[in-house]
Amino acid sequence: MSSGNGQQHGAGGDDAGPPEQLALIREAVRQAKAPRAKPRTWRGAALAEDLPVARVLVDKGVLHLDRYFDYAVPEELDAVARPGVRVRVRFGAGARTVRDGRREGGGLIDGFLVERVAESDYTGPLAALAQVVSPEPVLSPELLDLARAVADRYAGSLADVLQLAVPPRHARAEATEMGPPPAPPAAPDPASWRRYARGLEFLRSLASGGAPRAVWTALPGPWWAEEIARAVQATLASGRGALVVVPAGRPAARVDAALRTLLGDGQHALLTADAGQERRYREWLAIRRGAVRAVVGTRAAMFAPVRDLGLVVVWDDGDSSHSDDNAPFPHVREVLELRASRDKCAFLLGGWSCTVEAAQLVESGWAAPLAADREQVRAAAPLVRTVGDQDLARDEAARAARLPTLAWEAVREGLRRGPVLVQVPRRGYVPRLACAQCRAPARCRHCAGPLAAQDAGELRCGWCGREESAWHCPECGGFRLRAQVVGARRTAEELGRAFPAVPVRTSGREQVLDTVPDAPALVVSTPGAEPVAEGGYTAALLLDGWAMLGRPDLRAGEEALRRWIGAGALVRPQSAGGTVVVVAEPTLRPVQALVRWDPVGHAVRELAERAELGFPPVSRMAAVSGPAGAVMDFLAGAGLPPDAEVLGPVPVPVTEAGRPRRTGGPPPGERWERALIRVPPGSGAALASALKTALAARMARGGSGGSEAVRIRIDPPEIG
DNA sequence: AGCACGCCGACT
DNA sequence: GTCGGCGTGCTC
Repeated sequence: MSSGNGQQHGAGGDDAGPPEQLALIREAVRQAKAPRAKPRTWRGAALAEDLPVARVLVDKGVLHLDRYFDYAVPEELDAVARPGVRVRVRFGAGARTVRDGRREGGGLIDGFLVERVAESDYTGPLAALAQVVSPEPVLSPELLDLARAVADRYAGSLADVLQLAVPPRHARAEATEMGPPPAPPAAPDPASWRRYARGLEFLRSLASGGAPRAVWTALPGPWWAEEIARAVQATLASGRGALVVVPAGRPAARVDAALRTLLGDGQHALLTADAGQERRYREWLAIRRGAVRAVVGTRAAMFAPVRDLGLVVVWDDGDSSHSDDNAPFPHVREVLELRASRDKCAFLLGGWSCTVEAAQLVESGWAAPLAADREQVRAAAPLVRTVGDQDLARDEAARAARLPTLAWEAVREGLRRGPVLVQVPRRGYVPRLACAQCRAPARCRHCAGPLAAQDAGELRCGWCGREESAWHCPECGGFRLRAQVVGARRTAEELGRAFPAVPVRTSGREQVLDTVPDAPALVVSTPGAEPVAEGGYTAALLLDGWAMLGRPDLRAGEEALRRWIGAGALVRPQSAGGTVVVVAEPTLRPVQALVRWDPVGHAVRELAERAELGFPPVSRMAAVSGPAGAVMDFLAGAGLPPDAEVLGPVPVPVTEAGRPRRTGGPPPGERWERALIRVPPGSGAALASALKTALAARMARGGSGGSEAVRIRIDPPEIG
């Protein structure tokens, strides 16, 4: 097991960068002009005797205010003005001293008291804290440190991160008395962890206060939630706290149930998005005050102020809901990596599948693999069979019924013994172009971005915008392209009609089924919405192959495999008759990985390829978007690291009036463009820092900012 | 983002 | 003289 030695790794290890240069220069000039000032404030006011200066972070997300401001601490607020409390202060250029010495103008705004110090670097007279909102020290030094690291990693402001990390105050919740922490449980019986080669070792390390870091490839089946609960139990037994982040409410409920079974009530809290403000704040406070030592929740829980944190867990890090959709868009996996490094606690990244980022954590030595051997995998996984184009062509019956014989038989056979899952694609996937002969995705020969057909019919790169007039396939030499379309939904409907005696249940975006009984039924579901079948599905039919693999996204292969494995993991093992039929070309890498049930192998190969092509996560990318002209203007003056490479800009599709706007997209009717900047491994922090400094300067200078504002997103989620 | 300060043109 | 245009810069 790798333990917390701060080893470097590509994803988050390069976190030292030049800080707020502008602020530093300004500060230096000031100090040259005037020596350090005693806290001078308005005439005759009584100040706190000890440490009369409060450093305050004003709660405004704007980057050029992303530093501390000093305020005087009046004597009467001395006792409550502790580090970490919420305060209100007068802030703004309008503030001025008037006759009686009071300051007015510049409205009252919220902030956090970060630190009490003896004197201020500021030469002017200090304004006084207007109010201490509550004595509850919500911003602990650890949380502040983490929030700053996240802000730096994502080129965002500290205030923006704190908005995600500290829930809004609720006075009634704050008044609640909370009991002492419950006694730690005994170390767990490792139970199903025995199936993993180093499972026992991992649990033992947790129980004895160690900080192992592991990428865990969970065996298919329902045991993962209990295994996470046992890891939590082991950590609690060592006298430390634990934090588990899962992608959605349903998996959160599973882990919650497992924890309740194992630990009883009162040891843990469940933090999900659907709770009201009061309840959320109450739970959050209980955690901060140490009345609760373990937490399971969805992404907002990644900042939960668990006392004496011993373990962080992220389940299924490939799920897109692990990306926060508020600025600066931090990802759960990255945040928990930062927490594990800073708090020197254990780290467990688990899933049935394996992301490229997870593979990178192992490759770099930052985390150790935690996987079962092939024999265990074979015992737990279903049999996987494929139906490719050649089979379809040979299959007379398939052409008539639109469904291959093999799939047909698997369904009929499965329905005799229990429920059968049919996975169909969600609507709205945009297929990308691929070689008509070998299906290799069509990529730009210049930057390897995805090629797309324009309205006029010409080919253009989605990243750098270059036109491609003479494409040919580098894999097989073919020169014809095709975009795949699927009719899987109709196939599923036809399937239902073919077995009229069997009930058809559907689960999708609008209505997600949680479980289905252990009885014959056709369960039609979109990826991610699959109900759990008590006792497992007898078979699964994966009809979304082309829709998944054809998406114009770098992650299409990985994502297809993740979703297939997610469905396959709900099917009975092969030994119990479980079968998966995937309608996709058997020569494709993700399909082969599914057949072998080898998500790690797939991720490792994908990682090698990404390294070769200069793709994330090996390289780090940032997207800069804004009004036409503003983007390149901004980048020209941004002082990017010398090894940074600018791709594009390309036009961003115009948001149609009345259409819902995608996060970070242009306002309706405006013409925007987007450039990608990529840097080699190790320069990620320098890139984020350069972009942040440049944006702060631009906002401070540009004043209104409105029409010239650009948006920055580190690790853009969809890169063609 | 607000808001004041400042340095030019038209006004009572 | 003085009111007010909004360009520029600061906010403890």
